[in-house]
Amino acid sequence: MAKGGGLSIDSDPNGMFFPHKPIVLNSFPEENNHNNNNNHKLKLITPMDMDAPKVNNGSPPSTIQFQVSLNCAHDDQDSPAPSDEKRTVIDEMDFFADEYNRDDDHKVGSASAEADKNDPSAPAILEFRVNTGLNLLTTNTSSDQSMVDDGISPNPEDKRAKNELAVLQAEFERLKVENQRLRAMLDQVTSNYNSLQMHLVTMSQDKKEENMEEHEVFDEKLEEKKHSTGNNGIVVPRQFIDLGLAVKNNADTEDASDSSSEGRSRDRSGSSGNNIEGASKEFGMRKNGNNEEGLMCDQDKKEFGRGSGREDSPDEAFASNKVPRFSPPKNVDQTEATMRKARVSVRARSEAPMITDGCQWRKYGQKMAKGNPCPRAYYRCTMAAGCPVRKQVQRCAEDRTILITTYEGNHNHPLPPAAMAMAQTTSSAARMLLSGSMSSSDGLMNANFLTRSLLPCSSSMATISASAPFPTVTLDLTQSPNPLQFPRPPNQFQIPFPNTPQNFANPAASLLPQIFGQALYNQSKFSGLQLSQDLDPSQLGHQPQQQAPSQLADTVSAAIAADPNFTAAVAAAITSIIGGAHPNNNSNNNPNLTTPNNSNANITTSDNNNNNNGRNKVSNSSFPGN
DNA sequence: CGAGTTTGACCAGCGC
DNA sequence: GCGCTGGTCAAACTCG
Repeated sequence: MAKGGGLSIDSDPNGMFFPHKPIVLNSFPEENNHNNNNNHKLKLITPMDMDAPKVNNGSPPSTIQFQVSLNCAHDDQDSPAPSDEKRTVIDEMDFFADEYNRDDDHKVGSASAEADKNDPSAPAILEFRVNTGLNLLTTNTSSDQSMVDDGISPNPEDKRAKNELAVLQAEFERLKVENQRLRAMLDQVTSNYNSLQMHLVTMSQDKKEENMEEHEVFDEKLEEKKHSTGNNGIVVPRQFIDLGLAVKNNADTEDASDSSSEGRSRDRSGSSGNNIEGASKEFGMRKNGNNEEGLMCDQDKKEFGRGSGREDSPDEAFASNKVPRFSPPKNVDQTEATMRKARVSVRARSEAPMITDGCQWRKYGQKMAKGNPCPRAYYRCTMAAGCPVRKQVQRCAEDRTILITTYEGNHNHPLPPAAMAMAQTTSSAARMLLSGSMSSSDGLMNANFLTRSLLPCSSSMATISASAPFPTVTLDLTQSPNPLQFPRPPNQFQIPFPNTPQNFANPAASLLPQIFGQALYNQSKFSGLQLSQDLDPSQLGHQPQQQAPSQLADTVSAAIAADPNFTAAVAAAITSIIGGAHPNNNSNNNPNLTTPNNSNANITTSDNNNNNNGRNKVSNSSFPGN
């Protein structure tokens, strides 16, 4: 642009203009310019400079060639070398001097009037016409320079181009301001969230201490009860991470009888032998240590409450989740069965046999599944005896670098933070799905509706699993640049993530499920869906500190609903924050722009999140894809 | 020896 | 009823 003028706008690497730099139109080569080739530069001048003689009696306005650039930290090395021809001074002005900023009359647009007083010939040359629509005194002044129609070139095309430029830059300014505002907003949300989380941790620790005190009493009562009844039907609130689903409890004791009557001895090594005994022990354990995470599922509490007098173990509770067990004998309606079987599937690029999700898993089976040359491995959680959570791991048939992990069931034990991240995410997703399913007439909600509710930025990829009997939420962490590249089952609900779960180990990535969870909650509120208050961030809303973020979230939700573009902006901003929280995570800042194919780097199978201790090699080799 | 994996067998649901 | 399929069991095995 600035044909003949060489006007350039320097910006910092972030694309930000340097504001408040005095603009000087000086066509004279700088005599003392030894270190750069830019002879016509904007230089910092003081108001005193305005008194210096500035005469331009040389070239007619239409032929004056001048080169302007912001004299920023770095020189414009790309500027053409100055010609030897002696340039004449057009004028020098400090638009930023106080005298020009005092009132509207001294805006850039009227600056020429001042110059006109001294040089009658100047008006034709320096008659600036600014039509940016911006408040030039309060916005980025430097950028305004480029919006100045200096009137030097009578060429209407030049003028038009400059006007367009001015308009574009005005728009850019507006967007920049908007962006900054959004950033500030999101920063506030993030900080509020962090403070809230800190508060939550503090409260949890306090509660833990309380529970430690109560535990002694509890143990005494437990002993009493054991002796008096021989049964350990103790109702103890416990703290589970509920993957969502389920376990609504069939509260009936028939459950236990039914399980046992199946004749299949599900008691396996250690976990059971005697479910009663194991269950009671677990209760005690839960009572003791589970408040660390500060999250508790009411549903699980109910389940636990129902457990009073029950003889089934948590394992059986899980078994009760199986569809077959709900079917005919129990008269449980299909909806409930569906709920209990809801699953959360996570797609992530990884060449490791299993993603690190913070839990300990034991493989208990492997099968060849139809339609996929890669075997499906079955794991169950071994972080606590009888934990009913299981997962299936299978490579995607279309792209074997994609690992599909499907979670099912509810953790009945406290989880380490790393596991909490995934558990929260999957729980929120599952609950969202189930809530939506329940609220829809046909049991399966409108895919678009759910998609928008969950994560607006994923609208193009979301589908809901309609494959009976298990509704499935798919969290897509692969973020393929081309969603069509790897065709997926047409009836799965997918939520793109900017990161892979392997990255949950790092703080930035750990924000993902939190943000996601919050998004789920907020969006659910917005969409009228109802999340269970068991686990979801909604519980945080009870904290006073949450008030502001909650309101803000509502605002954001409303804005999202109103403006799809805003959706994209917010998504980008969130992604930016996520990326910014982890300096090393540069390549994954924008889920829409990058493919976080960082599958290997962050995957470990020997850390404390995975007890495989290298034994995965067998499983590893079991995958044809490996 | 304990913990975890492998793998063939078993079971149940579902569709024809 | 039969076959297919998904899910699970458990004995045998591996590994540290």
